[in-house]
Amino acid sequence: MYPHVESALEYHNAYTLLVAVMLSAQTTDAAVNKVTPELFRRWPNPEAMASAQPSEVGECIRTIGFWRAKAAHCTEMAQILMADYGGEVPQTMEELVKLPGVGRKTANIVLNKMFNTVDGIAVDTHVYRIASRLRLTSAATPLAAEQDLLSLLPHELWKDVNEEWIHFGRDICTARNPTCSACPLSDICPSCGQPNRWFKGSGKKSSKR
DNA sequence: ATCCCGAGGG
DNA sequence: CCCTCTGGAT
Repeated sequence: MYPHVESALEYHNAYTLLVAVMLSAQTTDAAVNKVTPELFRRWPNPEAMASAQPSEVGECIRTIGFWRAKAAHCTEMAQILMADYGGEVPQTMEELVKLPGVGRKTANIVLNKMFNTVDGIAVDTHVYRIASRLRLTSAATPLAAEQDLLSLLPHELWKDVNEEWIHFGRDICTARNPTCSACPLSDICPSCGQPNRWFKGSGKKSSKR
């Protein structure tokens, strides 16, 4: 039937959230949650992780995708946190995206959940797909799609877009064979045979301004 | 076979 | 813009 297992990422603080989200790239939360208890037990903070061997970290997370690169990200990130931020997680987009393995999506999640800063939208594969199908964007990159969504959606919705659209994307608007028959937006969705009501005429451009 | 709550590098 | 990194689930 349906994988209605609400497996959210498990974390205890800003650091473990940052690591958990970084590990979750192209990997399910359930898979990440399977390795993080042991990972955080052995290296609970940046100080411990900064002196860990990437090979040891790699063994610990070997069941998740991209484990080799992510293990290197873990240790390098911790070394930067120790060297530049006193072992704390920085609280700005500019600083976060400089950390290895951390892009805008990860940074937006951390800023939003830990630091209550909402000046972006975390655009992952689900958000990107849904925005594209609804023709809210025709952007070719997540960054450009984020700009379109920021200009289209009121600020009070930004913080909920990622979580809510992900559920929608996982349950209904799936990557393949979306369940349009069960979709509450099917009567307004351009990808379900409905006219594009946001950008009339040219159905192919909208990301410019 | 194809996708998963991406990021880095070319 | 493209490709690669990666294993598990479906």
